Amino acid sequence: MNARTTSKCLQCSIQTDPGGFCQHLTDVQHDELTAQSRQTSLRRDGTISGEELLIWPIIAVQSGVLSLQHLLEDGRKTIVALFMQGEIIDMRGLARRHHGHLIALGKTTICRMSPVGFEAAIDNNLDAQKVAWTGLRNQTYRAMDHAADLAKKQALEKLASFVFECRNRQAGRKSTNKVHIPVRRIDLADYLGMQPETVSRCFKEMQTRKIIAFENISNLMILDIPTLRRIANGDKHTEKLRHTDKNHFEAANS
Amino acid sequence: MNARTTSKCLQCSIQTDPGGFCQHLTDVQHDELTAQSRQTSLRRDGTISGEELLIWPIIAVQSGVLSLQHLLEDGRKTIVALFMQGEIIDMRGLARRHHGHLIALGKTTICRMSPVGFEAAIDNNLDAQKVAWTGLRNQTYRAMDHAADLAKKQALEKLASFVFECRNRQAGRKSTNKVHIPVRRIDLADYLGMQPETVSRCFKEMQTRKIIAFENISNLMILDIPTLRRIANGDKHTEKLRHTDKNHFEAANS
DNA sequence: CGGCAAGTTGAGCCAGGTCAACTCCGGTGG
DNA sequence: CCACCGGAGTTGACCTGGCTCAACTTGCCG
Repeated sequence: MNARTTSKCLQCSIQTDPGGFCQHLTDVQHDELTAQSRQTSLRRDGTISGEELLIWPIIAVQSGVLSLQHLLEDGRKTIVALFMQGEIIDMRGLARRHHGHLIALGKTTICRMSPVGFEAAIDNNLDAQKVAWTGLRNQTYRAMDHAADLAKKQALEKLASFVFECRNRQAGRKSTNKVHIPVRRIDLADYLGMQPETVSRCFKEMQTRKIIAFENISNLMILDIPTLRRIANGDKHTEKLRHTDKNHFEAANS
Repeated sequence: MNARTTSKCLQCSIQTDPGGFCQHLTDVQHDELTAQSRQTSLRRDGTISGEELLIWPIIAVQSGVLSLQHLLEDGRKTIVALFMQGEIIDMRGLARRHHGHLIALGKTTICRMSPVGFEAAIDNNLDAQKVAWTGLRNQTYRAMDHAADLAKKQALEKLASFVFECRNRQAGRKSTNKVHIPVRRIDLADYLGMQPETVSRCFKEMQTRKIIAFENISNLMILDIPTLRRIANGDKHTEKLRHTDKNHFEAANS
């Protein structure tokens, strides 16, 4: 019985989800990596300390949401990035220069991978290497897209973008209208560089305009995808319109 | 005479700068990659079209500054990332889904690398592979740091951060007080998500407060590194102070 | 069922966006 | 060599989106 069928990996999403990193390892590689890895779980606000990161700089998210947070000296908090199920975070070299912290935004299970084991697996397995490379590249793109959102978009536009980001990232990639928001409003505000009050107001506006509808606090339904898309893409014209009737729009300011 | 001494690579920074990617290739690998690559130069606003990116998605910046720009539907422009000398941009997979464009911010020389050649070199050369991996990881970190700047920082703080970013990235990594700003004010504004007017005002405030001094439009000198650092890190207390005398501060609002 | 944190709503204010006028500077042609 | 031009940068005056602060509501958990 090899590690692939070992209990601690049996239900791990890195192993079972399509495209998961561990799927691409041979049994031997998987055994070796598993032997050098540790699974843990974190509750909300659980933090991975800098010292831990020096020893275990590579972390795979099995479930839940991890955030990379950045604290300004006067206490302002920013969530720089969100890491979700299946993602591998490579913090090698980051820990020493960066004043960011990995913090769980809810119950989260992670697998700390040994850098040596990870490196060994990657060096000898082109397939796994490509998966890891693509994963990292996606993180880069995501960070850049996020930067684009933050730079010039208005609050409503950022929120619309975020809804699509959640839709794209959610596990069952089915193009459904239902979107799960995996973070609290407060965290969402810190991620989008705005205030929780503003998040609330913008969500409300989208509801009033019948663009989205909330099933409950963390699950919504997109009612009008084209409009939401236009808002997310910064089409000021659309944004200035108020939905008054199914086929009748009028400029809000006139 | 192999490609390493071929004229077109002789002066290339990817080859000559310390840590440059091509240094880590064997002569044979370098020959093969060179044979499949094309050097070009761009002038300001020179754009690499989407079709070109599909064929040549991997680009090394030999000199100058390339920007990744994102256009909102109503014309607002954001510079999502800056790529400088020595960086390798891997746009594989990005071109089709992303509405971003690579645009030169001045005279820029680039080397379009064949993805096949690049991949081959990386697959068979652990050393080069690690250099590429580290480069990509740095881009990720940089994008995340940038996102942190954009999210919660005020204009003055963003600008202070940017000065340090330039200092860290500039070629001779010597910790000098002189910093070269490699982009125009307008581009700087688009990168930091603010207006050129605001950039101007904030630079002026820093000058008035004797924190920096401009030698000319694109070269400045940091006069007070600790204060600039505190501003960049979002220390509101420092920021609210006005420098009235070397040893005498007073709150601006009182 | 009480207590606390998260979320929402309202009122007022300010950092920075917007618009317009002006200056500066490098390039170009006569 | 100078006059001219156009784009970049700067300055000033004004305005607004979203931050702030405070009060209130909701919902979760013991």
